[in-house]
Amino acid sequence: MPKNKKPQGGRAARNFEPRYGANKTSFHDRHHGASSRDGGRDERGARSDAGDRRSAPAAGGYDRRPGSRSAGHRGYRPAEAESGAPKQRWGAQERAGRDEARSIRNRAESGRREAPHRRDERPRFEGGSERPRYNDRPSAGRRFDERPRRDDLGGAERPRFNDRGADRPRFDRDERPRRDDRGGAERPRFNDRGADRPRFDRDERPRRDDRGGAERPRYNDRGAERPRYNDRGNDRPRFDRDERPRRDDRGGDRPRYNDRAASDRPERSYDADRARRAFDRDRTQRSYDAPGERSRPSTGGAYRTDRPRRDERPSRDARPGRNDWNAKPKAAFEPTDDVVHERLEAKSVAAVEVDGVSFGDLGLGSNIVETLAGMGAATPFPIQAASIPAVLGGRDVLARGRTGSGKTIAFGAPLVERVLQSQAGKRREFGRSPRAIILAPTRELALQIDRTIQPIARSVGLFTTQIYGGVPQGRQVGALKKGVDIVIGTPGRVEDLINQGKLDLSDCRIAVLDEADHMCELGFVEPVQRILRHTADGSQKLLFSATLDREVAALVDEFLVDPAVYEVAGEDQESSTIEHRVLVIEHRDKAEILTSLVDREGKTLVFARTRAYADMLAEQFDDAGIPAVSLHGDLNQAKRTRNLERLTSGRVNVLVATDVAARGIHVDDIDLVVQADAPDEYKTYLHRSGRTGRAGRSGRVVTLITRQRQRRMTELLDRAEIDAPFENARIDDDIIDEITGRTPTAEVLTR
DNA sequence: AAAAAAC
Repeated sequence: MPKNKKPQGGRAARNFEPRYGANKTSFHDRHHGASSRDGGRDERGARSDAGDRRSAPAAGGYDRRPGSRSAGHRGYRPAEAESGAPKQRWGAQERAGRDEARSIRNRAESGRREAPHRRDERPRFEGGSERPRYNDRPSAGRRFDERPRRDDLGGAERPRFNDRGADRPRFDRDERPRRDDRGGAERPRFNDRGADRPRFDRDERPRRDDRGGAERPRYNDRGAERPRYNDRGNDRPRFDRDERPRRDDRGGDRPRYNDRAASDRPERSYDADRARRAFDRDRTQRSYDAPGERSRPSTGGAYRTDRPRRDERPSRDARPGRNDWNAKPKAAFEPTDDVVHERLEAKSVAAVEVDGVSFGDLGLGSNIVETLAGMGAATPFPIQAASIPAVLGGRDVLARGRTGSGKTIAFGAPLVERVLQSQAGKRREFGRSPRAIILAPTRELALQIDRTIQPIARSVGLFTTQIYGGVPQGRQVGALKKGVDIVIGTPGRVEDLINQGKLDLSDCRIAVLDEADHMCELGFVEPVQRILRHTADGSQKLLFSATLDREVAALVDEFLVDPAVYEVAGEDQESSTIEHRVLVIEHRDKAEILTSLVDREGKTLVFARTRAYADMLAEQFDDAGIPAVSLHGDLNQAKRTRNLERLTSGRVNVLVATDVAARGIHVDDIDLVVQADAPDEYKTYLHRSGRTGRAGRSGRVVTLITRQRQRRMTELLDRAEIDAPFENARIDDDIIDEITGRTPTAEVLTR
């Protein structure tokens, strides 16, 4: 099954590593004679040259040398690598030809996965074939079936997305070729609206006023007509700290998250009578409780008849804005960085109602039920029990279930069942177009969803494929050509393939948005809308998120008909398994406190606000002897996947990530989440902290802030409905040991 | 000023 990644692949690949060491040696021998390299490089040198490039501890012997990790590693110190051998690895002559050779090689190699070792130190390939033979290359963390097939390498001439010159190792800052040497220099980078804008070379960047603001838009500023990110409406004044009334003054006009009528509202009740009022409340323009007589499957498109057609509906101006569903007066001082949307009203499902219900009772077929059991899902979680029958019934569904509550299966299993039913009696044709699509905000999440759904789909003979960016598209297109039933992907590549005519969604009857509220944020929502418009008329839509609120209104408005809205009852902090704390620290202590926080036994996920800081922290932890990797959008996809896998597999215990890892990513037993930078949005807080305490396990979240941020943090926690103690902390404080579990007091805290 | 998503 070359078209899909299998989790086992990684393990299999790792198992080959010892054998690889032998291969590598023979490779070296083959080429040694032709090498003009210093003849003093003996067998051991060659082996460490190869082995050090991999991080596998099992690889040949180098791990016995303390202090030397791998040459590709930030903590690597060459002095310890070779006894007495000169550091110089390239003769002057070789270096002269190196750059030229490299650019040729880059063009040839950029279509396939990046070789794990640094190009400029790699044993020379120039003499022989341009690339090592299959199985001859170092295979750190590589899954064989993930590698593009040979015939897919046609795309080789084209540099990979997000890959700014394959020869630029991210961490080897010192060895990075100067900018002008990089072959890729003339190609503008993604997200770079000015080819001449280097990322790191701050000093070389023209001063702000020199840049001629007129022709080059500022970051995130795409012209006046386009609202700024997070700024929904030009009429809304910008957040002005000074003008903002004190917190206690605000209560009246701005509802808290989860608060439908501020303080005068009675405790939220989950009575059945409220349940059905889902979307129609206070909103007369469109009624979602119109009789659900949409007969979608048979009369594709007919569902639009039970709602006013676009031109019959009140004009845009007459309707409340997208964020004004309930026509609540907007507070003039609302911070622009954390818009609080109304929470959707939903029918809630209590855990007790679900007791004793099986997946089979909910309407799933026996193959699927068995597969779920094999995956460890023996009985349905509440959110699954609620949404599975609704999805099987063909309804549009909005579902909110907190992080780690089993949302993927909640939409995945019934989706497979439904696709299966729609195919019943038909043969699987070659080249059939997909019947269902699942969209996720990040590639890692798309991959993870596929890992969950693929086994379910395969158990009934259906095929899935991932369509996401950062990797060559050849294999994805190949899979689509053969015929795929369920597509799982990220918006960019999906839309790209649609536009190229390589992905046809016209037969796609089910569309799922995972992390739906995030997918509705500015910048994300437009491609998502365009993609959804390509699906079959009247296709069923499923929107899932842990923080599902009215931010999804734009999509609901256009695409959903009489949706069923579900949430799980009693999902408050008391029932949560996550313990939250805020450490108020001095800024100068931050680095050291962070290091001591991650210096512990269990898996720790650290969130940083920027990519650069994430890297910096990972490096800092490494230097302190705590193996750490980073995960953010500046890494190429191979490294992203690999670094996440290193945490999953337990090869490292510390991952420093940007918010790319905030949502959806499931890694077993992360028991501490550290927020090196506090999030700006309460939703981000909820999602980040949701990386721990999954499926009922316990977890802790520690957020570091400075004194100045206390008030903002209080407000944020308020919106997230989380109570967390604020504690002053200094370096070597007992509190830190308490959190990391280094002292017996920790037992008291874990209860 | 920041993350993410295409080639």
